[in-house]
Amino acid sequence: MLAVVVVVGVDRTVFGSSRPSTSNVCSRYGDRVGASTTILHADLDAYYASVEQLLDPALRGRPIAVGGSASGGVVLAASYEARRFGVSAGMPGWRARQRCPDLCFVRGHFSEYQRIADRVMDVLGDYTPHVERISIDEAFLDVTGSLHLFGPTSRLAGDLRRRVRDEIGLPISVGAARTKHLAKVASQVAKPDGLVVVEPGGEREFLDPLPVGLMWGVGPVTERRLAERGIHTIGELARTPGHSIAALLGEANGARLSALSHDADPRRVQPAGRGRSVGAQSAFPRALPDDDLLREVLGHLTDRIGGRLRTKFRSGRTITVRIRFADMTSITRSRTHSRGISTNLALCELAVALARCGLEDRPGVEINLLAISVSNLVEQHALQLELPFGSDTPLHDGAPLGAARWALDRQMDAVRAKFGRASVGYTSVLLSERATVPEEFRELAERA
DNA sequence: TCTGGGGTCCTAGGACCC
DNA sequence: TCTGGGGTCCTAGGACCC
Repeated sequence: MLAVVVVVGVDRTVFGSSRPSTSNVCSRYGDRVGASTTILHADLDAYYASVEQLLDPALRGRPIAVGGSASGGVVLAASYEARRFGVSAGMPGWRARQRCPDLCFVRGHFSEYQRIADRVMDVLGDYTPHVERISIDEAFLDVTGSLHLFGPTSRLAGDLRRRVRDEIGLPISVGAARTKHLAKVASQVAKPDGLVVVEPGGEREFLDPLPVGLMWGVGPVTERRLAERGIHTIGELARTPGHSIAALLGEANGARLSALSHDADPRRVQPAGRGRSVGAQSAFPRALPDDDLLREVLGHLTDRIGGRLRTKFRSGRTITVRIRFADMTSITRSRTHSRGISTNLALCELAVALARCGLEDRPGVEINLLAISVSNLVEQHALQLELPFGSDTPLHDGAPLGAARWALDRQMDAVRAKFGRASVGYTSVLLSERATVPEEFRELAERA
């Protein structure tokens, strides 16, 4: 087991002498991160694959892929042993097998992923109440107030990692720093199964030599654009004038990346917000988009989305449909309505209309994915339930929305909550099984 | 006869994250 | 034999209002 502790720049104070001290900023704005804040980013390594190796000792030390198969499907996660061969998530199974002939494909245990990750989060919660879970397998922790109980950062983080290893059996990497962004970068550097602590004052020394691609928000496209300007490291980015970064990447992105490269990250650790959109998508073997296909797939998707909206007592004013064609180009069509929509049937009708509209430009072309997103979310307040009982009357913007329908959907939601998804539903929806990915994975992704 | 300027919302596309 | 699923945020152009 690796147990790397890198403590950077214990003695130096780069910040504080030549610029306004962070504590001044803090007192002026109140909501800024204080100078002494300590944030951890904890990230389970190759999570799905590690769980499979935990559940089945025969898989340990072997290159494995969760999901997919040598003949088709897509790899959902790869163990580090497999990654060494260039296998990664999202890769078609046949290509993964090409790169790694000994690759072992395993079916996912999706309910286990959720259960075990929840246990890990419980352990994290023992170190501070300030835990911000950002996906199924990673979280930020503000441990500023915990250090007097658990000792210095490196001891607290080491203890945390040991507990996750001993009590649950999984490797977890941790980065610690003054800001969320830096803690996240540190945990990436720590992987696999390591710990990196960046002490206050050591930020520049730590950040400068790292590749820009490690920064949050720098993907392949941005990385390439920066490289064309000769910017490869975070230090080089920090030394580039802000206006020229903005000219290269746009105002908002440029300003954000410039700030992050200077380790200015005002974000605090906080529980996740309410969410701005709810969506679902389904990929399937290429097919000509006739009305049957649209109704089947979009019906399936709105069935999922509607239930999630209703359990949150929310509805959405904007419906967006995305269509991906066989050549992998895609288009979107959206429409915003005067009031929120959350019944399955209304969502489906509107989605089908949008899809037809989008398909008009390319008749006779095959498609292989349909997606729906509902945004502009509003509270599903009682007013809407007071519409005339059984109302199917279209609203002036064309959305049929009735209280009876909403109530019927709610009843179906309740039955499903008790007896499972497949226990009840519209016939066409239940019969739709073009999807190329297991249902359990979709349900897991919903919660992640 | 000429034609401002700020603000908001909507639509379409795209980068990025896990 | 191709290439998952669920999200966030940003940009740019246009409509529209005052």
